[in-house]
Amino acid sequence: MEEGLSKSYEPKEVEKKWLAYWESNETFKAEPAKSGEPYAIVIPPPNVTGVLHIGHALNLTLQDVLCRFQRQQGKNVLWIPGTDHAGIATQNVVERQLKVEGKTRDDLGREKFIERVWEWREEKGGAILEQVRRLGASVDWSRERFTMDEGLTNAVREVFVRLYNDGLIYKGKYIINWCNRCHTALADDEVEHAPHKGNLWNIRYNLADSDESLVVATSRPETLFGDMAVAVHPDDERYTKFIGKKVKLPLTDREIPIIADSYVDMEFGTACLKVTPAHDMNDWELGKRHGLDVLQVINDQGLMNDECPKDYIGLTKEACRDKVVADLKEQGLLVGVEDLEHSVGECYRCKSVVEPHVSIQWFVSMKPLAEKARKAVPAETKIFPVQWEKTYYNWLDNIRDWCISRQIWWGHRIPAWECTECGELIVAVDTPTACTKCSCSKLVQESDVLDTWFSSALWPFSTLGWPEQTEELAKYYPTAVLVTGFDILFFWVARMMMLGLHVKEQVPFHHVYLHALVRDEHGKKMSKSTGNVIDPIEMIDKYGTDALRFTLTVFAAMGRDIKLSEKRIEGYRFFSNKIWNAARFALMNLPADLEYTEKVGPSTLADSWILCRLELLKKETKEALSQYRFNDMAQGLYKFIWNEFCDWYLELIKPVLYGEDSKKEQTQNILHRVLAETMILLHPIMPFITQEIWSALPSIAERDMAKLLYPTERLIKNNEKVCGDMQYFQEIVSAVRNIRTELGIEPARKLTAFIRVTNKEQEDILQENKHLLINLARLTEVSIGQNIEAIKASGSAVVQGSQVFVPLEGVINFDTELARLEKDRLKIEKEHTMLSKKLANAEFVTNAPKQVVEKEKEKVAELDEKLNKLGQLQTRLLEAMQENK
RNA sequence: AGGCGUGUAGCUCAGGGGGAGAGCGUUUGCUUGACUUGCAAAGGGUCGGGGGUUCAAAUCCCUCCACGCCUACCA
Repeated sequence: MEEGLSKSYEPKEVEKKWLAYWESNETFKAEPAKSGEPYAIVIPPPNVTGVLHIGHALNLTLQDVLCRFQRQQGKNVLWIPGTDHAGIATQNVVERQLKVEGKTRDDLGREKFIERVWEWREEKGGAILEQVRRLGASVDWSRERFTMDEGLTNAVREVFVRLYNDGLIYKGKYIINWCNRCHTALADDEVEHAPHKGNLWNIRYNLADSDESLVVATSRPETLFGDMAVAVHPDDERYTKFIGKKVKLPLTDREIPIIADSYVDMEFGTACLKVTPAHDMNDWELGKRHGLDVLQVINDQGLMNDECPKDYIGLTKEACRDKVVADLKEQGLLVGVEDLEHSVGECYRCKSVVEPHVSIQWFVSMKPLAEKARKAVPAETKIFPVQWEKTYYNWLDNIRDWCISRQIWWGHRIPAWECTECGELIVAVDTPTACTKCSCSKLVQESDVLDTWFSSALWPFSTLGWPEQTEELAKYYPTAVLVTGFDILFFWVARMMMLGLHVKEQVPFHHVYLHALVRDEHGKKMSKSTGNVIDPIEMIDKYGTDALRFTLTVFAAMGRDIKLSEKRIEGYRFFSNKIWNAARFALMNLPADLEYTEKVGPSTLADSWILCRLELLKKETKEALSQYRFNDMAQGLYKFIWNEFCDWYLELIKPVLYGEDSKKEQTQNILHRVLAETMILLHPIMPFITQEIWSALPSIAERDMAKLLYPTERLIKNNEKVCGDMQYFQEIVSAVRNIRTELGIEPARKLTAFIRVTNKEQEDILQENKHLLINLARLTEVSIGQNIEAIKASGSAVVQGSQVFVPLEGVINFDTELARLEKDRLKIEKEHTMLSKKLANAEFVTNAPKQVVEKEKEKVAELDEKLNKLGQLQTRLLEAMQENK
């Protein structure tokens, strides 16, 4: 660093260096035995198969901002990293690999296949963690977990057995969503609905004992063979006479009853509904209500089974549909066909059409668990932003039992065994050796595995060592906050709440922060197929991690999606560079042997002012983060650094730093303080650049920024006066700059200014900072006083009552200047009229709070004065024009 | 169909009962001893339409229009 910082910020080497530093020093290793209020976050475990996408980047950045900030607050922070085994997704990856070798999983057999998945996971799985690392996530790598590691597997078994013994897990025949391709059951929320174009066929069902008939409308004629009834609405007068009679099922000899149920929509189709309990969710419910049998006609491969007439057996459901339609037509039973656009369930993994399917599955009874989870919000767990509470309640209130078994191989195998001798079902944590009932050893384990979300639901306590009573568990559970996308509020968050409350009898986290989805710049969801993904690693390579992190943070406003484009990230790279150069400037002007001390106070208005602003920034940053207002935090820092520290403060102190004034040492001290503390405030969002700058600062005791505490708050004397004075000064500078550019005065031209101030205070401010005014407004000389004579041929302005004159004898364009003043005057006049009207309104004066009325009065007086003075300036200008003619 | 949400400058958005804001973009000017990834200045908005509450509405309420998401889905 001795040779100074490079001219522009080069993130690559800096990031590499500090990542290595933090890792080798184990900076982020949590120590449960140490003091400090616990603050724990568990990472939403990304899939082992995954690559980091921009949504992860947002998710991780926000968590990291919180963790780094909370360490600064003196909390004992633990952030646990890990990955999810992602049942179907991972199995698919390995199956695809096998396919290349011309094999299927059945060729290998279950055991070998699972070995193969583990091999894959050791080799290639978890590459995402390396990407998490590059994002700068301050996780405790020594505590990395995987949802299938030994400890978590124990936890899964333990919870399963407990729930079973509590009567909350049962095995049952049920209609579930079945994916023919993945060969597994899917939970309701693993099914995505998409609009499909189809047909609505009207089919005539003849009555068994008369010549009358009913016309039934269906979009799935192939399920006809499974029909167990025809339903009509009880109030539908067209059909009441048929209720209780029977119809002959077309293409078969079977007779089925006509039943009445108010589920039937009298407006839709023919208002006659064929009821197929085995192949439709609603029909299943309907069938249960009316005691209908369940007849499956499609098997789990999507083929027609032997319950169908023999011509149809073995056909695919699609081929069967065609044949049924053709045969009905031939028999004259097809009344009509209409186009129908309806939504059809698709597998969220492979997008194939989901088939409702009856089978034996394992379920968790949700009602008792949901009740507790509902009550805990918001009393014990608060959701941010609060509007998601409603969605959460709504889901819990309408919850259905959770189908947790999956017919795949990769996952936690259900800890249940059946005795082939006596049929006894044994559910146990440890693999049983003998039947508990008949003592034989012929036990066969349940072949299904658990839904991936089952293990995820235990994540907050299983990662802390449960069921062992670890000190981590004692210290960090319940965790502080869960940060995740709202899209998995049901999949994951609600289930963690339920299981946490049931198993640990405590909520898993005190806060839930649901962040937005990252979309592309047009608001579209990013997806590989659309080709609009922004790859975070590519962005890191191009612009640096800090720029990416800052962008994500500044856009993370509550309750709105983020529309992101590369241009924005590039824009915040400019911010990195600005910070870098500000620091570079500071370091060039701070002696390497500077003895920094807290005791040095401000010596100039600029010093006092920047300290005031810094105090405000500290307060606002803390306040923003306590409410998860990440964007406010980031924006506050941006404005302070760019618009206050760089644009004004650094410019204001240049003369002091370049000179040999007695104030120089004081100012250097203040500069050091402001820069150092600003870096600490920014560090949670931009850890790398701040750390690099920090380590270059003179007189620094602790090199590792991540170990620093938040700067203490200081009381600044007269802070309102200081800010007011500074604002006055800034407005004067701006007024002169404005005159120069608006009148098109060439930059080389030397200008002087005369300022007629209204009082001693204004005079003092300007006198004390006269040389700064000359510098910033690019003047050669300025005269300040309460009795300054007006100068006619000049550009002029009114600032808080002070009149500014910039003499422009010979170069002034009177018309331009006159127009400029007029524009200003009109604006003020408009405001003045509005305010006067308001004050003339008696109701306003009596009803509005006193302070408001007072404020308005003051304002109108100010405007009055300004109007007056602007008028004077115009008059003088007109006089000068006359004289010049 | 129900629920939630959004509509503010050309774009992306913040704000939210009493003076319309930011960033980017645009225009103009600038080798001002950190930064052209920069500096200075400017232009730009009946805060979606209508109605109501209020002394006062971009902000609260109602309604309409447009858009988005979620949940449930009609055979």
